[in-house]
Amino acid sequence: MKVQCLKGFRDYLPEEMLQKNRMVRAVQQVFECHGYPPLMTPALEYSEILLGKYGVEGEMLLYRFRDNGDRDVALRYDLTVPLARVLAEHGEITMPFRRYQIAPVWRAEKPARGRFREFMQCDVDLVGADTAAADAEMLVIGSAVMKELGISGYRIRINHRGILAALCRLAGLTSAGEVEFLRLLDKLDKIGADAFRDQVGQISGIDEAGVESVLKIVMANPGDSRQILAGLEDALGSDPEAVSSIERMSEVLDLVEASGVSEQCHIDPSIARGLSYYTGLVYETFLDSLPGFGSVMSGGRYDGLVGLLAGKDLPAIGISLGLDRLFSAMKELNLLENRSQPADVLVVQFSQALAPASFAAAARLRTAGIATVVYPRDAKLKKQFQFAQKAEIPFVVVIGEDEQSRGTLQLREMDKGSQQEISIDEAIRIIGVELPEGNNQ
RNA sequence: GUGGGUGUAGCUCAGUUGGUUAGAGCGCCGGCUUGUGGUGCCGGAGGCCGAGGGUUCGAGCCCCUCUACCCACCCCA
Repeated sequence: MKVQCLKGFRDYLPEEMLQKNRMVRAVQQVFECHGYPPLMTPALEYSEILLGKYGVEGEMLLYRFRDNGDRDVALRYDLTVPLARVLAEHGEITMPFRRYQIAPVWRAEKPARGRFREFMQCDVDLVGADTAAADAEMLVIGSAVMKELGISGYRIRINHRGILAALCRLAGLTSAGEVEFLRLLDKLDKIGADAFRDQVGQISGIDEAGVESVLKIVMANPGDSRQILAGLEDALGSDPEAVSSIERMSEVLDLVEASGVSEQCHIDPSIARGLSYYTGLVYETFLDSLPGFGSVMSGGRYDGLVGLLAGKDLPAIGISLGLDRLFSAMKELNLLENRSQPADVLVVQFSQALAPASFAAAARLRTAGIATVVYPRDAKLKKQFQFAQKAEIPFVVVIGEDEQSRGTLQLREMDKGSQQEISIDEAIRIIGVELPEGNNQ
């Protein structure tokens, strides 16, 4: 037997888990700060719930099997379709409905850098409002999450399905070649205009003059979202769907600007999205320093999805942060705080006879809310101090015979190298003052 | 899934045209005496050389298969 973790899956060792938990807490805090309560759904769904929602490529990536009761089940592929199922199943839910969910999803893809078969998604969705306010709220939350995570070098690229549909029409396409056309459009900045012309030219029914018009629109890069919208208006002004999409994006920009987060939000008509359920605004987020990592946070409006399960449509929009991918990116960029364990204080065990004194002190410290570990053996003090140093525990408490008889303890601050003999109450006070905000795990 | 690359100690890697008991740095453990970390010095443990098969008197090194990882394509979070 070869002992190894399943391909595409990964272990998070304690130090990494500490870092990942910090990210989860930050995301959760931002979501709740925007008025979103949590939702939890099972990892498994009936296959028929998930089938027909992700397009043919997505469907092939489902982990699907028969359970012990011979039910046809699948691991959830995202958090959006399970949300739609909940909405369809629970008629008592009132609109507008907000929820967030931070949970793993599974896709049987070929693993690569920043891409796993099991990964944590952080989703917020707002159901029941097809408005610019709802659209903008997603971008506001997305920006807030990135800020809270300490990431500044990124851009959210925003488009609208209506623009994409209009571009397809401009290129002479009906529904037939659309998927292929949009895929190439999405790759345009990677492959370049010539390769685009070349490959798009193979789609049957394509209009070459139309393709040039599309290129002109998409390649025009004024750098400013308002100017891009103006350009789209000029070029697609005769297409009613495009006009209303442009108007919507313009309203969204108003609100994003009013929220003070327009810096990283950019209209980009070349952004397409793979999942087939999107109907309106769509967006993807790329890190400036790691563009090859792919999108770390994306989503869009999906006004038709709930209807597939509920029988009647409900407008909805959401955004999803790929936490594991972002974790990998931040690790590569050295943006994660390194701390191998959560204790702020090590209480040494001076001798076996003095272990009760150490335990008593530790109990007092913990009652005061200070994360504390006691060294598990009466090893040499040198060894115990080395442990504290390696584990980056900022304080060490020593209680030997002398301290015990005087009712005091030695409090050593590791990075300063300073030490003082004081009472436990004084120690609690000092540790409370010295510890940086949020250091407690 | 397709193409290319790489698997040698916990980690990063050396290892000469195939030739005896496979190396380094870092890390780990112990020591440099008795109540205190970071540096230094000394010592130690730890490898079926990714797995299986083949060629050869002889394979870490050559060939085949498998597997894992990395890069590109593809797609995405």
